[in-house]
Amino acid sequence: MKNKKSNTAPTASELSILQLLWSKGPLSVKDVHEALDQEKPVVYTTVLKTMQVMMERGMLDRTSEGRKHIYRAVIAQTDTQDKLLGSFLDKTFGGSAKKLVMRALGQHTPDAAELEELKAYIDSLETKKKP
Amino acid sequence: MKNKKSNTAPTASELSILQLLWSKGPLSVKDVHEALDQEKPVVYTTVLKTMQVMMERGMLDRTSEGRKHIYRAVIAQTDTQDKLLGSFLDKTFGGSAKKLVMRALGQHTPDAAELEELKAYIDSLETKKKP
DNA sequence: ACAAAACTACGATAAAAATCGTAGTTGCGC
DNA sequence: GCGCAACTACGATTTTTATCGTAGTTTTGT
Repeated sequence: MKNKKSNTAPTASELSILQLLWSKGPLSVKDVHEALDQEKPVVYTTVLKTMQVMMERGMLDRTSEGRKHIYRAVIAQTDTQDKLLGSFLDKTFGGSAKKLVMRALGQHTPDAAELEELKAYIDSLETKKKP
Repeated sequence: MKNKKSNTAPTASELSILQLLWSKGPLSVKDVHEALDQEKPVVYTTVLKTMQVMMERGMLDRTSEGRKHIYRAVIAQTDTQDKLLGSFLDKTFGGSAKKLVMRALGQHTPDAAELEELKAYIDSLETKKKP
């Protein structure tokens, strides 16, 4: 084993920071703070500290740009989502993807176009199974 | 306001206890402990304490049967799942049910029969939209 | 050059959740 | 009636996460 993988799943706070970095690309602490502070008031150094911890845990990396640090996500969004999803699925729906999916669709029903996409996707899954 | 509703979502530990009560019906602390201890070693009083806290929070209720207490879940499984799902959806998939569903199916693909059920369910959702 | 502004570093504290140990109570078998 | 096994009560501690305050460093404007 060469590089210590950060196998610990991100916490809720960490995830909110990751979401920003995933969607907007590398950001300074100031950028992240300004965005998060709008949602829920939080002190600058709290965000800074959290991002420093995330670096130690291998979730983020950074480069220096003048006096400030620019952080970027090291762990991939899809990997992280899959990990969290798997855990959530087990804990909350006993591992049944079907149950989770039906509930998700029932409570947060997408529009007609997206529903069509989903059916098409399911079709592709079915055919993929057959060699 | 008469009864203080437990609006706080259950934690991971609490959820594992709720799952047992939902699936097996009312249980004693001993029953719960024996089940949980198999998955991951835990001391009896830890489970007891957690269940007592859950009672205070209005998640559980109990009756006395001889010297022992029989606990049952007060909050509904579906309500709890929906609440957790909504939160998870927002935090992890930015609120997009479509994305979550596709990822869930891709990573934990159900068998053909269940996939058919899902398609049928989606159909029912589509027709339901039209009056 | 130097003071104010912009940032980072980091210890400390608070808050939340999980875990455990000890003490106390109750019921049963003998 | 007594002692032991079975349970409950509950404080205390540990662990993890979140939050903040203070100090120190680098830039920049003047």
